[in-house]
Amino acid sequence: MALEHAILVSLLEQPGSGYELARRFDRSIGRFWTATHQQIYRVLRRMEADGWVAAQEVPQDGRPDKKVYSAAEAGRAALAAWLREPVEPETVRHELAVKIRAAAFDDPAALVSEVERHREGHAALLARYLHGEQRDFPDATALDARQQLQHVVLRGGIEYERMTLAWLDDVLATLRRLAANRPT
Amino acid sequence: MALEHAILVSLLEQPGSGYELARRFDRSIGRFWTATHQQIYRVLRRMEADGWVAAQEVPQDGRPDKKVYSAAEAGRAALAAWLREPVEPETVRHELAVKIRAAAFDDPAALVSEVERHREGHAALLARYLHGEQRDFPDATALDARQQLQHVVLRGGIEYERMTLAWLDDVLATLRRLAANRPT
DNA sequence: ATTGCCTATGCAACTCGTTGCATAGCAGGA
DNA sequence: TCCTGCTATGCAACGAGTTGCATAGGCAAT
Repeated sequence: MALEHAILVSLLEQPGSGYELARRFDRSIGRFWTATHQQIYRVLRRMEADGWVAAQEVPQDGRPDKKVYSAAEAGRAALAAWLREPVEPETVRHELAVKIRAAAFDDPAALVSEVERHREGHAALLARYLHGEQRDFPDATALDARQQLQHVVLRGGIEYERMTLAWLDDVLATLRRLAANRPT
Repeated sequence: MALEHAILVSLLEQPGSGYELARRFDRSIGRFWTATHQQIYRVLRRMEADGWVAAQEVPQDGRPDKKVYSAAEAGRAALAAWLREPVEPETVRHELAVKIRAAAFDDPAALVSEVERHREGHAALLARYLHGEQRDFPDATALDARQQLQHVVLRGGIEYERMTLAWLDDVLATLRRLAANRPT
């Protein structure tokens, strides 16, 4: 449903092939929407059939031809219509939270290293976001509309990671406290 | 994959029928894992076949019989094994973020009411969490291990909602600033 | 009296998303 | 030289998740 729209946004920002889109979804767009190349190819074919995007074959030597897609007028209109209709609140799937509650029926100490691993991942992501912010938005007073919107989404990612790091510290303190008071 | 484990945790906390589980997933567990009754019934049947849960038919008058499930030893063991293996980082699907970036190719003002709607939803959720915290964990010094773990997960939810509210205010300010500088 | 909602389970059909594999030439390192 | 990895697309099969509908009696309100 929404993958089409994420692809449209990406193609409006910059036309590209399915492969290039897949890599963008691994990087920037993947911050708030994930997709594999399989999904992307399938949806692109459907979108082309619907006239939402236009494709142009680009022959390359030494490597396979690529189909460069760009957003068509019908796609832009579909995006505008989607913008105006309400979206449901996100459905959350937080596996780590399930594990934390599961730890009550097992040894809480067994979770510590797993939580530490997640903490490292989030710390690395925060560092990447902050670096990207420095690089792409050095002067917050000189941004056009598109950049301001990209920036506010990035700020959301940064705040999410900060919050998550603080929470994971809270979780670690709780697990360690429980492990100390439970000398198996 | 993880739905089994979420169900096991819920059944360890309290045995119940498929229907009861579905309602729990609408309430507390649904904070970090969503599931419809269809999924739950299907998975419960599989788990029963695998010996992870045991079912007992409970006849009721005036309404259909129910099957009350409880976690079996094999289920508890499977949960313990799962606790010890790493989970992948969550895959994020943030539709609102896609919309915000899409607003660059349309009228930013068209998004304001949608963002306000989301803001209200998150504010209501935060209020519910804070109320639940008051009710379930009034004295933070007198909690057993299970309650402490439930509480730390709830604190994560509270912090997430607080962060989201602050970010949505940031988004609204950005959208309004852009709308003001773009007198169509 | 009818309408609508609640308990309780389930089938069937569908879409969404993932995984494994295949092709095919080129570049770089062990 | 072989192995790995990159570009570029795609098929096939599967598993996860959603939606619509069905049954079936009870309760409460209009």
